[in-house]
Amino acid sequence: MSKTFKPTESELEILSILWEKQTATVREVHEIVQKTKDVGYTTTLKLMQIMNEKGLVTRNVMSKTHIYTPTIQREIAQEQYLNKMIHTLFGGNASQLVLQALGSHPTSKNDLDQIKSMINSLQNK
Amino acid sequence: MSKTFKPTESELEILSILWEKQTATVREVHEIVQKTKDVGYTTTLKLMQIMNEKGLVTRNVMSKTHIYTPTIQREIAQEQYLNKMIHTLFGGNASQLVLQALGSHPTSKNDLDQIKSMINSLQNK
DNA sequence: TAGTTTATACGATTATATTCGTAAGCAATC
DNA sequence: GATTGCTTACGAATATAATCGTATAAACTA
Repeated sequence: MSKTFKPTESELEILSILWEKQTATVREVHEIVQKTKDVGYTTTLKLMQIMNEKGLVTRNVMSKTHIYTPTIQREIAQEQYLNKMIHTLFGGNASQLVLQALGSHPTSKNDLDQIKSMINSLQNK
Repeated sequence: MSKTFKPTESELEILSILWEKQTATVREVHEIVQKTKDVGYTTTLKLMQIMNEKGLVTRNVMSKTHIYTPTIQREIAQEQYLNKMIHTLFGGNASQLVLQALGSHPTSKNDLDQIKSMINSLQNK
């Protein structure tokens, strides 16, 4: 079994970029990181090397410029953090979180319909 | 304006206990912390003292045994972490989070109704 | 009142995360 | 083939967080 995956702040940020792009070089990641944080290239490089050692990512070393891929499924991370958040921040009450999320984040009509049908199917069980 | 509040892991855990109990002594907090983490009493004490310095909590020092109260509203923290989570883990898509939360956490019929009516009122805007 | 328990204070240690400087290799270009 | 630019590797410094030991005082207890 995979021990509970627990990236640091910075690592999570990098993962989120990799999840988005599927695959990326250090430079590509760094370019995006730099938009919000003012750090040097080698810092990002080092972080990604560490993530590789930890098994959070793999990399293809065929070419001089390595290509990184996340090993953890975004969905796994989503579930883990969601659980934790519901527990520590919402006192275990998931619906509270749902209400808050819907209230403070604009959601398209389509998405709302989708959520409604999800609820209906839950209620018919 | 309050600078973005950013407690550490351990601090957040303590806050969540305080939110639950409204107010508590170090011993009370420690008793609960101990259920999941094996640390000494003075560690919890020290953490709460630091939180006091940082302004995350206040304490009433009238009696020998101090009584701690969180200064940050749970709701503020909820919103902040929710935003962050939606951004880094769900690529900005709030409804995805909602679906996931509903899917993996049993929710009472009443709560589901409440969510549905929230959706309806959003759609009628 | 002497001894025991229970608090806080606080320095110091240890662990963990972040950051960067510097070296070295490779490839394109002048 | 020297220079420049971009890459990885890696050690080391710095910053931050977590943990605990020890001192000290108050309050309870026999």
